[in-house]
Amino acid sequence: MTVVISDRQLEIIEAAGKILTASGISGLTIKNLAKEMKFSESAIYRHFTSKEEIIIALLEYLAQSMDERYTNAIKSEQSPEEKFTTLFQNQFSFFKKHPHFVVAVFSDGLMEESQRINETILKIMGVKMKHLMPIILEGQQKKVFTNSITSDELMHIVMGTFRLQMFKWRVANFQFDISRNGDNMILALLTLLKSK
Amino acid sequence: MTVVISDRQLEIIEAAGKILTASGISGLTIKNLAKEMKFSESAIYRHFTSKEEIIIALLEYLAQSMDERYTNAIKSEQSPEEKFTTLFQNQFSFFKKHPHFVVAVFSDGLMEESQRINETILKIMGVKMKHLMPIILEGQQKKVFTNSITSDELMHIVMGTFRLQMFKWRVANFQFDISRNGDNMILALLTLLKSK
DNA sequence: TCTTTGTGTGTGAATATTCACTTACTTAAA
DNA sequence: TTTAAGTAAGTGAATATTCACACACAAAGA
Repeated sequence: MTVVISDRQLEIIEAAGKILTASGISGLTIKNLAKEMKFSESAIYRHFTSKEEIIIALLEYLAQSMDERYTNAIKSEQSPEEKFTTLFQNQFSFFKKHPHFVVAVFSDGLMEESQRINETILKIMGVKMKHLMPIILEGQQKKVFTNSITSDELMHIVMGTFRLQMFKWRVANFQFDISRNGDNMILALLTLLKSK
Repeated sequence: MTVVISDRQLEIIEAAGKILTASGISGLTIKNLAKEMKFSESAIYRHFTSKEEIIIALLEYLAQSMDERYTNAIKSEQSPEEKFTTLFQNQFSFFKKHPHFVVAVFSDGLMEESQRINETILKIMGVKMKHLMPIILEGQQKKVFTNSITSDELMHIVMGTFRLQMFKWRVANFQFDISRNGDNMILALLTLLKSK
């Protein structure tokens, strides 16, 4: 599963991320990428065959590192509430460090460009859900999360709440502290989810 | 507040919507717009000074008609739960009839293009919240909605859940019945919001 | 009742700019 | 001497916008 990537390719991916943060999808051109890398446009094509490949590499890289982070963050001895909190805090602190990925993942401008990009973005959502679902199920089983609605519905509500938080952060140009706001969101969600 | 719009301008706005549905933001070019209108590209500029103005007119038109719809739909004798349900069913059936507006409102590709477009999209979100907030407050006051979290937090969760629903619908290319899925979502949300 | 003048709405061609990508070349290290 | 990694200078296609011009129609003056 793990895709091998050269050092140079990683540099380009990071440059792409930097551009995304600064000027969004529309700013992500080969020209800007070359400028950021401090070499010519044609040099980009020594490392990637097309722009689409760059975007996909970026997204794959994100999916992979997210998966690893989640796996390492969550300890099996934790309670469902703790796992839930850990998962989100982990994600908030990750995006705080790499705000450009917010633009990448939550941008539908990107999704239009190609079917493959579309699928890769959905894959990232899938990674998150893959880690979240067992937590919700365990919580419901142990009756610390409500069983009044299905786990899928719970998942939907949680994911939607999270995504909107990211959206607001992005619209606000990353000006507020996402960790702090995120903690509030986690608390509110947990309060609501707690079994009645 | 009401912006006056000519018949021709309205036709163009509708053509723009049609294109959005069929081919998304990237398909919304003056060329395609002219083709859809069955006249030349330059003729477009007889009715709008720029492409930006067309998009803004489209969004303003949407905001306006949404506001009217909400105002008419919600009756003061209804219970908070009924109002809540009415509001969302109203919105789902609207988007079912005009799927292209989903692309317009939930597209950040669009938001990047200009600050004014950005603001107009946020304004649409604001219209929704303007009608939703009193319902939530009333529900909390009457203790049919939970008071364990703040009304702002409730609002956030509800809006996020709704937006994700729209996102999924769009990604699925409007293939499933948004009214039916929406009803489930409303029920799940209401169950969760109900006072403990 | 002609004729002039103005206006709204269309056309086709041309504009400058941007885009992703290509080709032919150089350079330097292995 | 082969090869990886860079560059300069292009390509064609697409973009929004502007230009001079044309046609239909209406009001107003002769």
